[in-house]
Amino acid sequence: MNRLLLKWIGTLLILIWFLVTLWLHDLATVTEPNEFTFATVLSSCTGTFGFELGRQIHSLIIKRTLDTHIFVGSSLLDMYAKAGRIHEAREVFESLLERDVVSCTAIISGYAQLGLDAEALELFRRLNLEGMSSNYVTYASVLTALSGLAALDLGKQVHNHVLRCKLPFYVVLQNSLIDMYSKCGNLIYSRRIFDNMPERTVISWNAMLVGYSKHGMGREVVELYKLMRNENKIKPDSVTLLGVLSGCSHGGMENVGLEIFEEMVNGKDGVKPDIEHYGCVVDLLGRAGRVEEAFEFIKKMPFEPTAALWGSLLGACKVHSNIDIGEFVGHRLLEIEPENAGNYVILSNLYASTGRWEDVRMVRDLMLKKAVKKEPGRSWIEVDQTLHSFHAIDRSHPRREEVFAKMKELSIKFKEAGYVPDLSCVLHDVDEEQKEKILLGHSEKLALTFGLISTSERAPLRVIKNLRTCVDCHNFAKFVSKIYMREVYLRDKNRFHHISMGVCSCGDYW
DNA sequence: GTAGGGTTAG
Repeated sequence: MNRLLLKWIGTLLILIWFLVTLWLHDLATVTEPNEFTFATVLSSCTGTFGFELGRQIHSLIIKRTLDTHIFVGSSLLDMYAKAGRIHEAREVFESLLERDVVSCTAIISGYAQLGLDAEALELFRRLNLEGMSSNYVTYASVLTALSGLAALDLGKQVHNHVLRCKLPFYVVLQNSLIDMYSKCGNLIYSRRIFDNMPERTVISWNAMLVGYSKHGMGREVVELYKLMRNENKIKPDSVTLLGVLSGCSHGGMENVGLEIFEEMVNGKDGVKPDIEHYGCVVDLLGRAGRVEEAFEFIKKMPFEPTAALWGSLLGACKVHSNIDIGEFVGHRLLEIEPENAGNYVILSNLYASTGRWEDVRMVRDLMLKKAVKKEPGRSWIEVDQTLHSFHAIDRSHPRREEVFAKMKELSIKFKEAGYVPDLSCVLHDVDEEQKEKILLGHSEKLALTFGLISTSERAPLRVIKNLRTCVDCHNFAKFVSKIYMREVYLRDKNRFHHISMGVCSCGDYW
């Protein structure tokens, strides 16, 4: 309710401001608003309502044939990109009569911010060939795309390049480099950059804290946060506390996390907790096995629980096999977020783990009835600066025959060492043998296997998955690390799993 | 960021 009100007020303010700007320009020039006026106004058209306004302005611009001006063009395409209308943004970009570094950066960052990282990278390459120039903003956007792809080698290339060019606003680039290295699984590099920064912003601290958090390094998160408080130069913000709290949760520091939250409530950190911080507490309690407490906590919160928040409690119910609360929460989730396939999967797995096969079938039927589409699972691995992407039961990779042959070998070898396929990870109604086949075809297993046959012995394997990884693949990765003496870095949708000698940094809770 | 593009986010 409040949010809606705020949105309306925001739109109203933009409108008023637009009119005032027009009026002021009329006074100043005694003629019409010029292209700069439109550019300024367009850049404030964000959010749903802003987008509608932006579209109105677009048609106004077309009527006045002002859209040929580069400033208007870049703000226009940025407005579309920020509204998630990347095709419209691209259309505007392609129709520009001239291009400069800002308009090129705007379209690249548009793709990157929507998570279309491969498209962003490809466009950057193409525009480079066509002779575009780049500056620090361009590289920051490219680094965002590389972080998303976990393209470590390419990221290093960009790093070398920006060092050679001695670009201005290096702190911004260093922030993106910290983030890039951490998302590519190389925290040592992140920390090295962080330690050598002559100056830091709150984003530098946040990027480093979030890096530790995603890697499950709770102690480092708390230590770094203490350092930040002791230095007392940069004030923590809402993102800082999110990083710290989720870091405590991922890193097994439940009690420290709860203390810090308590301090937030008492106003010590100068950041008031909002719904997402409450979400972290649910996660903290859930992880510690305090599922009932987490449930009570949600009931007493000063916020309406979001789907993400229920989802986190459902995850805890699954791990700690709390069927009573899990069932309640699961059905609640299916009500408020019926389109999210993940919810059906976790609820079904919860039923499966307690042997309630009738209910498993019920959930699966519900899923079919509502025609919920599961985002196809995809994993990739970087070998020799090339990203190799795999879909489940992939038949498209040029070395697929080798991959499948190796997979068969691994399956036999791992079973001898104690690997038991977790068939509850398969939702399809097929026989056991078929289930095992589906399970072995999971994309992260294909990527891991490809990594094993295409990298040198003992080289670490860095695999990225677009969804949350399943219990069985997690287990499979443990066997890879143990039997082949490989460090495995598995980055899933939420966080990192650093698996070494059969033990994962996540402590099997994710 | 000086009329347009940027870095952190359960």
